[in-house]
Amino acid sequence: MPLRIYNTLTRTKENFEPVHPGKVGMYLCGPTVYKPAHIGHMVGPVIFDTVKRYLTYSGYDVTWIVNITDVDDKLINKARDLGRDVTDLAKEMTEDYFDNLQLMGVDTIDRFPYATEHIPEMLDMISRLIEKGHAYPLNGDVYFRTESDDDYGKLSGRSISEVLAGTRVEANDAKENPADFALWKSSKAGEPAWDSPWGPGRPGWHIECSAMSGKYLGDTFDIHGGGLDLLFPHHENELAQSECCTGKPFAKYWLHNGLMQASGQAGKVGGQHDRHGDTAPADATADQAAQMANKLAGSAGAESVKTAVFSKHHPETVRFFLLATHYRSPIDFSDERIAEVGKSLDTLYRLIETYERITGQNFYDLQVSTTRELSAPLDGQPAELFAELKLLRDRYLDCMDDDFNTGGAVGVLFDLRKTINGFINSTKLEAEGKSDATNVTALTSAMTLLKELAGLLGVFHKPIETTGGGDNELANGLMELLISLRATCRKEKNFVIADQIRDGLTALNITLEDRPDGTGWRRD
RNA sequence: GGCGCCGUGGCCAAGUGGCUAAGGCAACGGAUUGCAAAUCCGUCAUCCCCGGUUCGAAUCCGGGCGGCGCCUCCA
Repeated sequence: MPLRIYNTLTRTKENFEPVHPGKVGMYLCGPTVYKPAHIGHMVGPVIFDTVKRYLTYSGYDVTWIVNITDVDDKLINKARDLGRDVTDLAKEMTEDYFDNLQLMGVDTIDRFPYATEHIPEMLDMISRLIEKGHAYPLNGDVYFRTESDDDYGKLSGRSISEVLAGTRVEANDAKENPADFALWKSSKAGEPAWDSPWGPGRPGWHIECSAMSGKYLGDTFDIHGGGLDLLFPHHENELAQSECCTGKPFAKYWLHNGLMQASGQAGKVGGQHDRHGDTAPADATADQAAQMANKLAGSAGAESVKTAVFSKHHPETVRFFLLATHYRSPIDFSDERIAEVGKSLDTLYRLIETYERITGQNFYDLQVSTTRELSAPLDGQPAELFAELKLLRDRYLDCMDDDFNTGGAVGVLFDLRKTINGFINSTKLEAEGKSDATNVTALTSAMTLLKELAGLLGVFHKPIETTGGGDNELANGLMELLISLRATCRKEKNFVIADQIRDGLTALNITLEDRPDGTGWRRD
């Protein structure tokens, strides 16, 4: 099954064929670094990190670029409000962004170009647009001439007149057409400014992405990603200015992820949407509230992801939570939901522990294939087990081939867990241990497959610190003592004392597990 | 008003023309256990409503009801 991708540009799923055989260029619109990242900022990176992992696994040489917007109105205003230097603030927030990406396991981005380091490229682009009649200077600003672009609106599916119909009338605007947008903005005193042929100023919102994607990926590249909220106007304008400038197609596939929402966080308010209207002021307020009800902004989820999310949930759980739903669907931020996903993940961690106990091997040391071509043949013994493994791998890859259906793939992971646990149960591997070489080898193959497939989602690359035994010698020593005391009690059928020990530990969020080969414990 | 998305078991969520409608959480029954924990086995949905197309629809078309996004430099 060939890889198929839903392309916003054509509104259909298409077979994926890169511009240059074997190579893929990918661009994702990054953050404006003016405040700490919230969980919504992590959605795109996690999704496209997974996309890159899968493309790489499928044999492509992928280059992935994410820009850092370090000059922008929001940033300038924020710095002014805080009485801080723009550059300092941007630097601090960029570090915060990088920290969070690292925690989320997003480590496949090849380059983070900064807007402020690409002003010459932007100026060059603007000049070329003016030369071609696609842009015009106006009082120190430069605007893109939307009417000069016959294709304008093809990405978001709206015509210029439709755009205008939904736009508030900007009374004092001297632009040729209200739909024209700024490529260059003249700066006021005290604002960051760069010299330009049109006077000191700074770039418009969209031009940086056009300039930087072109510089690092070429005029025409494969995949352009971003949140659905950027479809219009940002991506539409980016596309227009790039294609008008180069005369070539811009991105071949446009991927848009659904947005994180906050149902139940802000409370719902009834009311109809009516932007045109004749509604009374009182209704307008209710209308606004209704529109805000599901926004992440203003909800608990909009707080810094570090304080609001990572304080309660392991980043790997959060990543799994984001990938359990298809990337084009909206997803509700909910602590309960994330915790639920955490429980399901725990069953996989327990399987990993069981494997390590049986074999004495470290799961995270297992060597997995990094490409589909080299994935293990899965033709060992027992044959029934391997036939099942093959089936599961095919199902998993079919899901991923179908527009990166990570939700379906996650389901296969749990089926794989069930298959492996069933195998361990039926062969009594826990009790037999290493003595059964064939079954241990088979188990290792199965676990290697689990690691390979989970790895494509960016999880199970390294151990997480919170499960399993203790983190210090004292705790381990005490637990050893209690477990051996309890073992003695059980041997002497003194179940009252034995259960007193176990119940007491339960109250301390420590769970005991009596297994065939002894008693284990974990903190919940 | 324009453009677009969605409505699958108690909750979350795959599946978008045809094998028994994935999987997770919760619940219930059984195996196992001294009892538990963990694990395994089993139970739990005619897919918002109406109509149409088709040999056959959760899946396509029309209508209705309900939820939501963008058109505001929110990722």
